[in-house]
Amino acid sequence: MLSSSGKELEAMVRSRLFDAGVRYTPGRARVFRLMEAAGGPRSAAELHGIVSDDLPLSSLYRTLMVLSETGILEKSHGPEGVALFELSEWLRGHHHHLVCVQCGSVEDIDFEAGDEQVIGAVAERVAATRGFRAKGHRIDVEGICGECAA
Amino acid sequence: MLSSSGKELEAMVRSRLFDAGVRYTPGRARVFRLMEAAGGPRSAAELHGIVSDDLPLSSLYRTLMVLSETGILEKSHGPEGVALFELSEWLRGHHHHLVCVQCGSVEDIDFEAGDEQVIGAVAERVAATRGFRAKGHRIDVEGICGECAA
DNA sequence: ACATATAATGAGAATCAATCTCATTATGGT
DNA sequence: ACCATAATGAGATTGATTCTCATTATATGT
Repeated sequence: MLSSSGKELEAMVRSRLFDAGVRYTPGRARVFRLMEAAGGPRSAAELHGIVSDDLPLSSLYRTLMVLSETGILEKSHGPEGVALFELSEWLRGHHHHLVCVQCGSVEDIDFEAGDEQVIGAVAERVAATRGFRAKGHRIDVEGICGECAA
Repeated sequence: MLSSSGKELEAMVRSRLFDAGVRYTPGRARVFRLMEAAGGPRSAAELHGIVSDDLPLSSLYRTLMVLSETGILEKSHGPEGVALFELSEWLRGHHHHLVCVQCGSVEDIDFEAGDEQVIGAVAERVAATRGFRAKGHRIDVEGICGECAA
């Protein structure tokens, strides 16, 4: 679940960009709102499909890069290797992904606090045995979605 | 940990390829052994660096594709989006990854059976609430490796 | 063993997402 | 309003990956 309402989020973004010396321009606001509305990671192509004819791909890519570099967005990669973007955790809240191995769809999921706590502890313990200092974890639950099972 | 010795694994690969009507050629054996020796996911470029001057990139890519399609290898993607390959779980055993967010290195890690069982249960439960039938899960523990911390 | 059909290989061309370049336009601070 | 700086758009460029096609190797039936 989103930890804050749209207005609050926008203020947080605005201030983080300001701190980084980066302007909150209409184009960036537009991309941010697209990402806020998305229920999971989205590719540049998907986003471009939505705003189709009036946001150049090069600008979209640059905006996604800027927002990633400033920590507004996080970048990952789908099964075909295309870059996927989503709001970062400090805006969106910690969550994981439910991936349909059939159709490739990805949905955000939230684990219960207790589960999250257990998993975090395991991750830290295992990391320590290899000399790693654990910072976080990323879980993809793979399965067949309702659509594909039907 | 690897679930079987090299000879056994090779026999399993051989038979799986045979069933798929695909030959176990010297080139494929070579790539398979490279992957067996690797301690984590590897990119085509990394593999090509090892065998450098005598395995064409196009052949390497094709071999990786064939081995992925036949289920010998699994394909994923690193932070920069480049394709990474590793032995699939039925050969390698179920495991997860320890990712250094600093240098990008990736190491295989095995969770304890008990932990694995707990996490699997959580995954199934959460998936069910969304109408997904969970098939498995994939965990990246992110942190700073010993090298980078030093 | 031989011939033949089929699969695998290598070299280079083609593809496509992603990034870069650079000229133009917008913005914030004075 | 001016100026320095940042952002944008269009198109060229890059780089990993895949495709094409001619050549070579392998398996199978006789």
